[in-house]
Amino acid sequence: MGRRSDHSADELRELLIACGHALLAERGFARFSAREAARRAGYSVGTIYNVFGELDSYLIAINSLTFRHWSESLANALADAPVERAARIEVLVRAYFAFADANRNAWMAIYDHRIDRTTAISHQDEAAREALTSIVDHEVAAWLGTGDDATTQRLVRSLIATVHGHCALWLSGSYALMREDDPAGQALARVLEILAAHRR
Amino acid sequence: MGRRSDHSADELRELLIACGHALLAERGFARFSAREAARRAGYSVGTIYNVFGELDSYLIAINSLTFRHWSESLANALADAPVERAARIEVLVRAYFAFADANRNAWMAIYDHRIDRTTAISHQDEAAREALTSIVDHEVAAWLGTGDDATTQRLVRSLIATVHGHCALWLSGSYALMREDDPAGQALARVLEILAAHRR
DNA sequence: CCATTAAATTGAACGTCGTTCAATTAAAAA
DNA sequence: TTTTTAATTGAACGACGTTCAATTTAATGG
Repeated sequence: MGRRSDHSADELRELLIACGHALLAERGFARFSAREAARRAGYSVGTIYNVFGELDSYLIAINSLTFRHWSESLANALADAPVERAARIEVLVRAYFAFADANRNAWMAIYDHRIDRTTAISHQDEAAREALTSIVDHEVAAWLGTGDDATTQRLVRSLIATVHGHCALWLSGSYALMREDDPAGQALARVLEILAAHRR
Repeated sequence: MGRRSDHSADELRELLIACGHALLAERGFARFSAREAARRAGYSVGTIYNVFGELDSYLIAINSLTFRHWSESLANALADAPVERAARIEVLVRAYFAFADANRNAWMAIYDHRIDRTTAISHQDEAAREALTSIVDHEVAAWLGTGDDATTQRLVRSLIATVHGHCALWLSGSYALMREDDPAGQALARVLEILAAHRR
């Protein structure tokens, strides 16, 4: 034992999330193991249940970390992007795919983990998930020249679903089976067609 | 034992698939158990490995049955649909969502099961999966007034990905979290916008 | 009809998993 | 220093996927 003074409660929580995230990225959701994650953190299984209560909460915390990395990745890409609007939309879609591609297991795990509606999601984690949407909100609102209103947000969700569909089928191998070699390009083309229909 | 003369090899195969499909629909992918499926068929675990070789092959067979039901469902909906093209596209998208909604666990399991690229997929099963695409191919080609050529097929895959994204986020609960109550309507709107951009 | 061969079916065995919780250990308080 | 509080452990349980020697049934040959 003896780790008790090595980490504060918060540190321990973050350590477990970091180790779990690394394991998830390495093995994928189907072969993830809480036991192994705890082992790598230098603790035993029970500690995970002490800290997170139930396994679902642990997985939510891990996936929320992926969301944070993802948002960060999109924000960085946009920071370096040109000011021209269509170009920024392209940067956004490409960055979306690039992150998913570079973090396949972690990205897919977000959708592999089905959350029971009874399982609570912390404020911070909810915010981490919504940050991504608001990045897109902002960019699309700028493109449309409208405010960031309810109508725009509804369209944004639909655009995200559009891109998500291409990305998910691609990484799951289904799209490959359909012999498409530029799914990001296809997603982008659809997004631009949709946006054109909504301009003005 | 004693079941040996109750079923031929083919009958046994189909019995196991039927029981497995029912169990999958009932429990969902995460809580599916080959042991339990065999139990319900009146056989023991080993039989599944005799018949299918590996668990992945069994799951592929089960999911292919879902694909067959799904295609059937779409074909039936189209058979009753009006001849007007836009109306038929709507019927198609709505039927897509309706099937997924009515068979949530089975539908999601199609995408939950990640197939190793080494795992072989039988001709029949492959055909069952492609049948769905060709139904959409046919309808979209009719809408566009083009032939069922390579360009159309590429667009069709992209349209399927678009609808898939809406449906997947909806059923996984992500879209609900985003407070959209008519995801099928949104998907349909996007499909029509995309098709309009591609019309002549 | 019986003896032999071939094939199908079983289920115990193994390692791993999620989950629980009494026992243990360390830190904090008295 | 002793007592109290809190954190950490890991054995125990049932279930899982997977394997495979043993068993049971069907098919074959005389």
